[in-house]
Parts: sequence; C-alpha cells; structure tokens
Amino acid sequence: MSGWQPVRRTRAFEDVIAQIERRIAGDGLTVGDRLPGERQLAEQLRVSRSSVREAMRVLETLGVVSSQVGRGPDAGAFLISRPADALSDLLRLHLGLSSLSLEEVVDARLMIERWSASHAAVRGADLSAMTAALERMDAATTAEEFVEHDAAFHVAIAEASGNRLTTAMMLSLRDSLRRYAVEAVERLGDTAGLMADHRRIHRAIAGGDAAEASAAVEAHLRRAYPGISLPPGGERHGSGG
Amino acid sequence: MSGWQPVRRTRAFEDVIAQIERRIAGDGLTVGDRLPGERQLAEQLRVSRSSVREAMRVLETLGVVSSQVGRGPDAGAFLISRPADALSDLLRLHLGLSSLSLEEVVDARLMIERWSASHAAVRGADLSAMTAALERMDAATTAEEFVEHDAAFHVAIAEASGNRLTTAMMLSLRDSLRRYAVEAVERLGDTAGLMADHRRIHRAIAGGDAAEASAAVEAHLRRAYPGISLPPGGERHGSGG
DNA sequence: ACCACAGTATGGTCTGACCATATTCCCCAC
DNA sequence: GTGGGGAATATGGTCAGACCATACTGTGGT
Repeated sequence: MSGWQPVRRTRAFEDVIAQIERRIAGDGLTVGDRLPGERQLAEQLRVSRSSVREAMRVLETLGVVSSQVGRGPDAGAFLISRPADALSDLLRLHLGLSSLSLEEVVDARLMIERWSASHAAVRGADLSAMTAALERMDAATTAEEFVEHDAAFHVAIAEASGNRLTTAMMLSLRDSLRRYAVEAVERLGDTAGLMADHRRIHRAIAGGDAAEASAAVEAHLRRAYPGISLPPGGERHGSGG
Repeated sequence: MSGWQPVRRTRAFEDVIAQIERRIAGDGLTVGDRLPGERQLAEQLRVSRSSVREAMRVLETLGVVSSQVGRGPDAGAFLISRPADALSDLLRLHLGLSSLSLEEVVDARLMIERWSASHAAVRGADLSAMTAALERMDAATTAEEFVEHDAAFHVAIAEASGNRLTTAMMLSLRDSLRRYAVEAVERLGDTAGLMADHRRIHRAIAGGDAAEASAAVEAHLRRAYPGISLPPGGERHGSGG
C-alpha cells in the first residue's frame, strides 16, 4: 500500500509558532506590534509557558521577535525585522561546522557585491555614505579601525542597491568573514591597494557604469582574499547576451 | 563620559549555545556527531534543562541540530547541516511580515539563478539531472506536477554551480515563492513558453555559454513573474568590462 | 512639584514531575 | 538453543508551579 504519511507529531511550540504566524498573515500584525505576554499566550493556546518560550526562542532566532523584561509599554515581546542577524548566526554556525567552506562564502559574497555595485550604479544611488566611509578609512590608523570603515563602505553599496534581502545577505556574509578581514589587512601590510580599489568602485558607481563597478568589486575582493580560488569566468556574467 | 558598554545580560541558553559552538570549533565535533542528552548537558553546564532545551530550539532553527526521541544510537540530538531549511523559515516569516517584498525576493532569486547558470555553463556541469527534469515536465499533466519538476530543474542548475551556499539560498528563495509558482503556471495557461525557456537555458549550459545561460534565465523569470518590475539594467551586470 | 517607596507585570530560571517513544534486556515457553 | 514477549530504561516532549531580576506605575508624604 502506498500514500502513507509518516505520523507528523507536531510539537507544542510548533503549533504556537504556526498560530502566531497565522495572526501575522491574517490580522494586520506587523513590525512594532506587541505580542501577548508569555503567561497569557500559554493560557490562550492551552499550552505550558515553556512551550510558548521555546516558540519565542525560535522566532527570536529567525529575527522576527525581540523580548524585553520589565514592565511598561516597552516590555514584552515585539515583532521586529532583523533578517541579517539571523543570517549571520546561520552562516557562522555552518562555517564552524565546515558544512560551508570559506571559498563558498567568499564566492557568494562576490556575487552579491558585484550585483549590488551594478545596481547602485544603474540606480544613480546616493553616494554620501560611501564618500564619508572613504574619508574615514583614509584617516584610520589601525587595521581594526580601517576594517570598521571598510565595512561601512561595503554596507553603503549594498544599501544603495535598494534591495533589503540582498543587503541582509551581504551584511551577514561580511559579518561571518570579519575575523578574516583584519588579518587580511595586516597581511597586505598597507592599504593603498585596497583604497585604490575603493576609489575605483566609487568612481564607477558615481559615473553610472555598472560593468566597471562590477569589475572593480571583483578586483577588490580578489586582492582581499588572494588565497581563495574564485571560480573562473566570474567576470563574464551576462556579458554581451 | 563615554566608552560605556550596556550591561550584557547573557541569558543561560545563550551560554549553552556558545559552549556547544565552542566545542564544535575546538573539539572535532562535526556533522553526524551526537550531543549529550538534555539532562546530562544541563548538569554539566549547571543550568536547568529548560535552558538547554531553549538552546536546542535555537540550534534546531538554525539547521545545525536535530533531535529524535526514544532510546538507542539513533535517539538524542545530532549535529546536522540543513542551512536551506533555516533560510526558508527565515524568508517565509519575513515575507509574511512584509519586511521583505515579493519584488526583492524575486530580484534576489534572479541574481542567484543567473549566477548559478553562468557558473554551471563555465564548469561544464553534469546535465543529466536537468535533462531528466525537462522530460518529466513534458510529461506533466497538472500545474502542480509541472511546478514540481520545474523546481527540480532549477535546483539542478543551482547544484551544478558547485556552491552549497548559493544553492541553499536558491532553494529557500524558491521555496518561499512556491505558492506563487502554481498560480503563475495557471495564469499563463500553457507551459510552452516556459519549456522553450528551459530548453534555451539547458542548451546554453550544455554549450558552455555563460552569457547566454544568464540571459536565458532572466528571460525565463521575467515570463514567470510578469507582475514584478525587475530593476532596469539587470541584464548588464559585468557586461563588457 | 518632587521624591521615595510599595505594587506589579514582564521575561528569565529552576525544580520536579509525568508522558510518549523506541530501544535494550531478560526471562520464560517451546 | 531459540524465539517471543514483556519489563526496564534512556531519550525528548510537556506541564505546573515557584522564585528572581527588571523596570515601569501608582501612591503617599514632604
């Protein structure tokens, strides 16, 4: 006989999540709204508070809920939207488990940064954040300081692409690579090459040249991660067509 | 006065996660290995079982742990690696919260699918999975059936790119868009256009033509999601250089 | 008007119990 | 000796109830 389904024991906290999710979809529940307290939710859903709390941990991990203790309008569980935080945790753990390789992560980052720079160029993005980050990098005296503003520069590019999902991906990818960033700067010895790359990227976006922006980003990342063998042909996406 | 840090109350379950993570990084703990039981872990870490369980929920949500009840070598908590599942949950919730728009998701999917197809073409990927999916789509009689094998086709492209991270992203993006896929097929009425796109993609990858593969994927997604205004210039990433 | 303190609602943690499940062990019948 | 069946056990799943730390709220005194 076929068509059997494995008995799906639904755990209590999964039911809680499903019901909260349903209320997000159904009712107008949206970012900033407050959820009922754990005790109240437990009573309404006829589950124990522990199960409600496990559901909260999951939603918190996924970046859609945040909890504050205490009393008053700021206390309790709220709907938020922090996909990048969730993605960072995910990448960090899977990198640690070696279920994802550094090469794959760098490769994905290259994909997203090229895409972001291209889009930023085409959209005619606001360059002020990038410009400010460039100036701060020039003034930096330590590798840590440089890396901090370098991150701001790349984040500005991602945000200029106008896509919050790819921006979140880019943020989390860079976050999971941060430990390699400082050592990369220290290994290179000086930041002149990196800064030249940055200016080239900045110039290309300012000039609206998507192809040049994309190529500049690729050159920059190849310089920053010389040990990573990026796949051949990376510079040919969509060329000509 | 500056330089103050907000007092970081570390919750017990966060400590548990940190210690498990440390043992993954430090000891050789890897995928397939078994974690101590909840009671034992609680005793060793001097926390309550509830805190251990909350940590487990988080790790489970992030796709690195799976738990089975019962007794024996297959029971207990194990290290796994399912980043795509975690990503799917993340996207689904954030889409529901409208903290990500359908347009942003489709846009990101286009980025990844074009990249995957390009890489698959350059790498000279194994085409058997794609070919099989094409044949099954031809034989499909319902929209649901068609969509199922369509998914297999696109997954095969992603896997052919050789990058597990972008593959996971692609899987989860498509998963979160599945509800739109069936209605898209039904709206189009017939699948001739989609199949022509598929064959064009297949041909380009087989021929090692990255640019054509990328363009074909874009044309395909524009046909599948005509309501989504994909950003201008999407076809120009890295062109010429 | 202000300040101090009690009240209270919130999440965080712990304890201990019981249930459901699935394997392992062991004794008894054959 | 072998096979079967039930007891023992180890595991996660769930619950109830308590207590703590935190942070607002209200109240009463100055």
